[in-house]
Amino acid sequence: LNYWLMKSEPDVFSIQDLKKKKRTGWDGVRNYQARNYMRDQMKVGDLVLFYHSNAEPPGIAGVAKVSAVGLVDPLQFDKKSEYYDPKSKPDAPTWLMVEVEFVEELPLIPLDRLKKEPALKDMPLVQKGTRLSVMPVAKKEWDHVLALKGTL
DNA sequence: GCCAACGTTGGC
DNA sequence: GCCAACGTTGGC
Repeated sequence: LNYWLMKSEPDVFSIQDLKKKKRTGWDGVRNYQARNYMRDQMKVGDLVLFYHSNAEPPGIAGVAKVSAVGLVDPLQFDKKSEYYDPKSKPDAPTWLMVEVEFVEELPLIPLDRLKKEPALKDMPLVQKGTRLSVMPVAKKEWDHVLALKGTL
């Protein structure tokens, strides 16, 4: 069982949207490192911190669980989508995604709080300049984050 | 809306 | 294969 953090802009898709929809394909990722984590390392049952980026304030908003892996992101073949990729071929799709399902909504744990935690200083999330939208989380970091829930 | 940091593209 | 130009991310 592995732990992850995945970013989403709540104006586009929030933890509340996931709560309503129950599960969703994590489409639109167009970064190779993020794709590789989804394609090569995520397993059904892995747990995910759902992070709200480009939000006021940004922070961790809930928990999700990986419910399917190895799915083809359909937007790469949709010419009307901003995620259309003309170089990708249907018989060898470039962009694979996972599906995640809702687990729980958390009281928002703001980014500036996460930055104050020495135990979290190695998370790419809190390091300057990291734009990765899918990243691994160590079990110790996961436990620390969820323990903050009671201190907000 | 700004812009630093970083990834990608394309000319050579 | 280098690297300048350009595009994107995402906090502020």
